Amino acid sequence: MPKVETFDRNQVLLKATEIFQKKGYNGTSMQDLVDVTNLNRSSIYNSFGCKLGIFMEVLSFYKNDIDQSFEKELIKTYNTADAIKVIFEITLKSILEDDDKKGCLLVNCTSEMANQEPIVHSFVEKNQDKMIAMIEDIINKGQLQKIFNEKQTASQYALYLFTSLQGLRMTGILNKNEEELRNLVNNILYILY
Amino acid sequence: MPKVETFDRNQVLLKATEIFQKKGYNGTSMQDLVDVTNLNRSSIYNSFGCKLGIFMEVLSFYKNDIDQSFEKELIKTYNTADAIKVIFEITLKSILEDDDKKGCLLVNCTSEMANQEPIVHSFVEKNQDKMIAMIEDIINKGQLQKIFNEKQTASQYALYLFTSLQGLRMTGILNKNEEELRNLVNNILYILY
DNA sequence: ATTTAATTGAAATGATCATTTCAAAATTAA
DNA sequence: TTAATTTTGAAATGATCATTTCAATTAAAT
Repeated sequence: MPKVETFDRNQVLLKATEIFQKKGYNGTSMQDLVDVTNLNRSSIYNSFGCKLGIFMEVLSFYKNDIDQSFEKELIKTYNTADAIKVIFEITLKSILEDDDKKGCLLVNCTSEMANQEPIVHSFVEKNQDKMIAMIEDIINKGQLQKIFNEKQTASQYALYLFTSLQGLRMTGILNKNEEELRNLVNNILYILY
Repeated sequence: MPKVETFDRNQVLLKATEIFQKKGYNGTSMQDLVDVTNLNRSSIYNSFGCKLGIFMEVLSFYKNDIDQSFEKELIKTYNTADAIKVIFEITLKSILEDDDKKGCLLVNCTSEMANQEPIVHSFVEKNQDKMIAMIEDIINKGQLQKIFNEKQTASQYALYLFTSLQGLRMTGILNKNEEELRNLVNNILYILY
């Protein structure tokens, strides 16, 4: 019976994520992927189909990674104010660790490919909707608890915060000044109280 | 004596801008540029040097266009509150007109190339600094006139507003709902009053 | 041990990439 | 008109692109 997949799929996806995040989709060649994954060219095609195939798996992998880190930190939070802060804290940490200015893969591919590849378009659109819905839930709870004001609906605040997160990721590509970025986050959250 | 340049350089740069904005730097080929500019391949190399050469001219062209539309609208404004609103209004208009979800060339190339091409890195960095300085000037005047509060320095508000602009451009790629985006802008500006 | 089917390596495919080359055509000042 | 010089067209360059091919190798199940 068949030989089974020997390589560590997660390890391969991690390496592929790094190179796609660094060079972008169009800037990354199959040769780049062969080099960084230490996988045979045939094995890549065998396991992922085509370049867009491995990219879509990378997108899911990257998104799951973010979801997990959110989940892990959010269950530790005692109130909704902390929950929102944690989301920005994770983003800030990710920015400060991003030494080679790669930026966020989801933001990058939204700007590079959303208008070119329908499958990427629907992926990032769905992902954005989920993210906004998650924030809206938190705001909703916070408003019920009178922690956040009700001048705007939870939905409106969610769009505002999601937009701020994307802005933060863009600004954070070139600006790694922690003090400035922390103050920026405080200013973003000011409207909620 | 020499034959002079016959083609309309601005027209060529406009066409080149459109294709770079739509497909990105790595997604645009010299053949694409030949096709959209109706210029000979040799003429492109003769006039712009190389692909990165024409791209850098496109960046300047695009940036000048934005600067001019800002200048044109800003001289009409009577107070600093309007000045800030005008900046967001121009951005909003640009988003709503962007039917094919190209996004902003400066945002796109920050995410695609700032970490790969030093010359692009320094261009967008300088451009960001100037934009933030311009916003800071407006905030400064507004604070002196007691139109904006002084809970944060003009510099801190400028970074916040610039980040919000970038976030708005990212959100505006997939979300073209004018009502939602207008409310979003109002929320962004809330902190100033 | 033999069968079975996937993995692997390495080479080949043919398209497309950015860039160069160069002779012919075009244009302008003298 | 002639001389000067650039634009133009079209082909060639050689590298790199994504993808395919296929024989050899590998590993599990019988």
